[in-house]
Amino acid sequence: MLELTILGFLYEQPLHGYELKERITGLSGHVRPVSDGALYPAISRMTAAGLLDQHTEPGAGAAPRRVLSLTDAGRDRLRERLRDPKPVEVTDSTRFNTLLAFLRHLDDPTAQAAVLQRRLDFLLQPASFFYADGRPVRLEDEPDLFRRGMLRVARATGTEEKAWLKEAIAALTPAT
Amino acid sequence: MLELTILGFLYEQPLHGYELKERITGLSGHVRPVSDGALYPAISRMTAAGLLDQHTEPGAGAAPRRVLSLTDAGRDRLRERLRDPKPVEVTDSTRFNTLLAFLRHLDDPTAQAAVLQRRLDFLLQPASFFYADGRPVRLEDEPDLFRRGMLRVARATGTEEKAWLKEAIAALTPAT
DNA sequence: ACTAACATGTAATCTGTTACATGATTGA
DNA sequence: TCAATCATGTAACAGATTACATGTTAGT
Repeated sequence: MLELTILGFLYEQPLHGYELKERITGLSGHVRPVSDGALYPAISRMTAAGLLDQHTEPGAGAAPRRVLSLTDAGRDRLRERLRDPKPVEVTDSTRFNTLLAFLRHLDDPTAQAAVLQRRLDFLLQPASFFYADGRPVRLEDEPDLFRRGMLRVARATGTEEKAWLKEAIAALTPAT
Repeated sequence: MLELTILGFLYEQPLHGYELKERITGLSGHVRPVSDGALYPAISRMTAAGLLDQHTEPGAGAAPRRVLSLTDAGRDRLRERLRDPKPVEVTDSTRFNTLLAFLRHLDDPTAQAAVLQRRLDFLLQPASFFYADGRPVRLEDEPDLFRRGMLRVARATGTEEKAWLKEAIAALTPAT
């Protein structure tokens, strides 16, 4: 996922590691901070894999900056990952959000709509957190205060997300 | 997190690995599946750490079952982790949900309310996914369809979760 | 004098994914 | 006979966290 985030931000413009960190922090840092120990090795890996180009510039009164930009392979990789996300990237909200943040870079409305549709299909499946006798526990039947809270929040999120997905898919789909 | 989930389910009753897997799947499997390669090593680690006891029972027409139960140290560990969660367990919704699923095992309403309050404090901070000129981008100003969706869903979730947290904290706090 | 922001990295450790590996019972 | 369910594990690899490590400039 960190790799996707790096590809996404660099798709827009070249950035050095520190700037990249600031962008990532803005996107998801309040929820889960980015660590240098994850970021810099990821940059090295991706450079070794031919996804990134680097060139050095003097820093603003600090260490020299390594300015990173996407190679053609890097741009291709981003589009592939957006077009064809792994199942867990569709089901896990945190990961799906990362996808959404950069989905505009997939400049094909039909493919964009297909990704949203995969998420919608997942959300439309009946699902719950808890099961009793094999059947999902409904909000009203859950005796535990905290689990009732989980279900209540999940229900509100689901309702809003499904509504948005339907609208967005309609907006992306050319009228027949 | 897997460790917390294991502690939480075993707090209620002894289970063997396979049953544990079913419970975990019920809780979070639709979002992110549990793999044997994570579960069984976690069980071994926790047993070695003195958190779990094991005893063997014949299986139902399959391999013999390893029935797991919490030791006193295991029960203590669960209560500590619930009472004093790490920052990321408060900020990351997925992890916070895991906490919520077992928070009832912390049988001290004041401590339970304190955990909910930490989450509420986090949600009350102004936060956003995207920044322009250092200021958070508001839903209305976001030009990108997909990012607008993220913000819209996040707003709905936040509203509902804050409302629930306030109610729950009030319910847990004895009238003064 | 100290702290924050700038700027980059490595090493130990932990945790998780994916694939491999085995084997019995039950029902279609 | 074949698939699903039951039941447990290991090994290779990938990825992340935490702590360590260094050094400058600007502001209080």
